[in-house]
Amino acid sequence: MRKDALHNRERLLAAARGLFADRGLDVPLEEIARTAGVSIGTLYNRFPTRAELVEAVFEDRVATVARLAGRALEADDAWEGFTTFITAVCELQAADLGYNDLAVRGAATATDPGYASMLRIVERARESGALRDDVTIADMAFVLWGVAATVRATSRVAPTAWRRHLALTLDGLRAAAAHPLPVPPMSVEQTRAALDGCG
Amino acid sequence: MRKDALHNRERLLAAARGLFADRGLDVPLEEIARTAGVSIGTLYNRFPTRAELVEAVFEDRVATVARLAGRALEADDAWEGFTTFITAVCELQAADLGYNDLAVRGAATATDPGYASMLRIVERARESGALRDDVTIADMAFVLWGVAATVRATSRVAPTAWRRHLALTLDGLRAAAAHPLPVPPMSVEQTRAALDGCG
DNA sequence: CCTCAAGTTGAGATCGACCTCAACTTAGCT
DNA sequence: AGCTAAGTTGAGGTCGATCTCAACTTGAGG
Repeated sequence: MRKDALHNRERLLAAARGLFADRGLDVPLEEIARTAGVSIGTLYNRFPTRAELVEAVFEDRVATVARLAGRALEADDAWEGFTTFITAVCELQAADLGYNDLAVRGAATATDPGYASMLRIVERARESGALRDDVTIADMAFVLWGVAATVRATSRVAPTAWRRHLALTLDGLRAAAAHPLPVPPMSVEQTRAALDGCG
Repeated sequence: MRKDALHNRERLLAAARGLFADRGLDVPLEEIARTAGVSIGTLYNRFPTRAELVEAVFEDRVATVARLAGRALEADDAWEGFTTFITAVCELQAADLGYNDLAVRGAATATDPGYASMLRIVERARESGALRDDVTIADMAFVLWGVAATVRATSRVAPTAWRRHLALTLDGLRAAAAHPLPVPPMSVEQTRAALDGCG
């Protein structure tokens, strides 16, 4: 790859990162190219589809989430590990509307590598007795979808309101709060289908 | 209004009702006209803007919600009144993707007439001691946004999953579950801005 | 300095949705 | 039956976004 091509690639990624963060994943490609100071043709050269651009922009988040998950498992208190992990993921969502879109729409790909560690975080919190024992990892999708929706609705107007939503939600996940649930958890297939079904 | 005009109006409303319910508020107007067996020009005659069509389609929901609210206030148990009201509103959301969109995007208009009764339902549940005393009516938006997001993600794949999400959320609203919240509730202006900000 | 593969460019084709309006049709009155 | 205001029609203009490609420019090896 020629050095000017690499340079343009970086400029495009930087522009996309910024615009995605501010306005979500639906920013016009023309605008990304313009912001990067590059023609639309070049954008298509580097990233033939929007999905490839999105993937390149958010590549690093996978590692970030893995690191957060690692930290959560090291926490002394299982419940604290659980909540700080969920909170951290929500912080990522709140700081970047693009990541928020991604978490809602194409979460299957985005969360796949973190799935195993997330499972362990949930198991550990449940075994500690702090997390209610009738929830499964599939229920975490509710938390993320819910907070993501609040972030989208409030980010311009009450940028920390989602923390309140999250706190209320987490209180509902404590073992002490448990009341019988009306329907069984989603199956793995259902969760997967829901996650990439709405992209 | 001439009788054929009225007839076409009904056909358009019926078509819109069906398509909105299945696919949300963004269905192309052309498709609604086609489904109604009427030309696009006629649709624009009857409903100059999409918003007017949407309003006409969902006009009845206002009364429905008011009726549900009335029933909630008559319930012997304040907590039960509260939960059955919220559940009923979520059922409306789950049964109709268009109403779901409306609840998320233009909720300001949609919920305005029900606001007063909703306030009373919340107050009553709080005073009864069942609803935690650090939540306000503004927090109800979190519940509705959250469940709406789950409905959208799962409606095709796990159509009752939202009931589980709602149950978990309601458990977090019980007085017994209360743990300190990190940020104050949204102000009335913030809530209003958030509600019609994302339309 | 020359060459050419690699890379860039941007005008324009394409697409789907929105919206208009002049020509046509018809309900309903007398 | 005839008139007219009310209503319908759909081809076509507009708009914003996606995507292509033939002509041009440039980095880098010889």
